[in-house]
Amino acid sequence: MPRLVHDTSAILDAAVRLLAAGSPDAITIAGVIREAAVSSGSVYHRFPNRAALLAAVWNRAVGGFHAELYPLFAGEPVAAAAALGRRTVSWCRANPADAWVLLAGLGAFEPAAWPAESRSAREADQARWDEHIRQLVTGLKTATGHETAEILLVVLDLPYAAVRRYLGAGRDIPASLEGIVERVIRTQLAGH
Amino acid sequence: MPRLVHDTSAILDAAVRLLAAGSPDAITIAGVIREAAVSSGSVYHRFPNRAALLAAVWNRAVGGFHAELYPLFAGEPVAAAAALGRRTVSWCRANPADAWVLLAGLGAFEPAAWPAESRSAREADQARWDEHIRQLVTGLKTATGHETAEILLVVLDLPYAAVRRYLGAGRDIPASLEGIVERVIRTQLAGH
DNA sequence: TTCTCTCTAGAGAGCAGACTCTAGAGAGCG
DNA sequence: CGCTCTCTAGAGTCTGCTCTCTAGAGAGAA
Repeated sequence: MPRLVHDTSAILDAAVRLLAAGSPDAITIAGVIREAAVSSGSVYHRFPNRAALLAAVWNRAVGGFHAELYPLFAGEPVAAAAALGRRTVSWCRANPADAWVLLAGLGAFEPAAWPAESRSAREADQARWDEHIRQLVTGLKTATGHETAEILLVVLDLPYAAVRRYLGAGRDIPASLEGIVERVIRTQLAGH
Repeated sequence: MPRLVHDTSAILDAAVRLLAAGSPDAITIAGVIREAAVSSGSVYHRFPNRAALLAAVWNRAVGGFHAELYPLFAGEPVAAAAALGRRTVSWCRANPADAWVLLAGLGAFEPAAWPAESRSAREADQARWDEHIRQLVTGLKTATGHETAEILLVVLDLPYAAVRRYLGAGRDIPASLEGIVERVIRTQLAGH
């Protein structure tokens, strides 16, 4: 049989390209068919419906992002937080299309409609990620005395915010941004 | 004549409600007709097309937001920056529906398709806003020595990021967030 | 070679949304 | 009271998207 004439990842790449050019709603099956130059039969052979495609886009992007960050949690909390912020920016700079997926947020991918398989895959990764974050926050609280909301804001939300300014304006992320983000995080976590 | 049986702002309110419940693409004419319980004739009598409706939603939300912040630019730069961050959070807390408009970003409202009138109205306000920001940044650079990218990140992007965490998760913004944001801004602008 | 089973192509049904069009309701004016 | 002109109601058209269905291409097994 013509074993996988089209690569599934090429279909997801096309979907992500559509996302980067618009909103997550710009990911339509019809659009992917055009962008990836495949037939609807090929798409529906892989994904039972649009929700499953969206799920695959999300899970692939977030999975890749998390996989790259997990090693950074080892070590001293403040250093880990700084590395996390720095690497978040550099990952987005290296993967701007996938960065759009993260910035759009899970909610934009209609998780309620996902097939059970996609959902449980996501929940498994999410649980693992949450546990890492929980431990980091605990470590940072004892190390710095800051409250949880402040830590989450500075360590997790701030790097995204830094990236959003550039991607949202259609500009490339400057290399200097990594250093700025790391410096802000360190300043904040150092402040008594 | 039955002078304005329906209020135009009620139509915009319905549109904003749809946005808060989904993405900006959830603002459909058909959806607004249902949500506001008006006829398509009434909607099209006010807005020539969907783009004009989106423009009105954006301009109303951003106009209200900016109007509330303009007075804060007066005075000493660091204090102004702190007030700006604090007020951004409190405005979003008081106007969560309109906050969704800001968080979605101009790009999601398809400004390329706007009628000329809406576009120039936006550009006028944007120019005024940019000028205020430019002056504030200049003041902060001389006062603190920080670079532009860092100032924009901390003063403008950080408050949005703080708000996004709560709205994105469907939670109310806690009152304590204002203080956290202001403190982070002050800490950052104090760091030599 | 022939058979099988996976994968692909693409037509078409069904549906939702943007927008158009026409009839008419009714406030204000004379 | 009747006329006008704005605003409203809602049916209807058209476009585009999701998803289904069927025919068939072709690798690998026998």
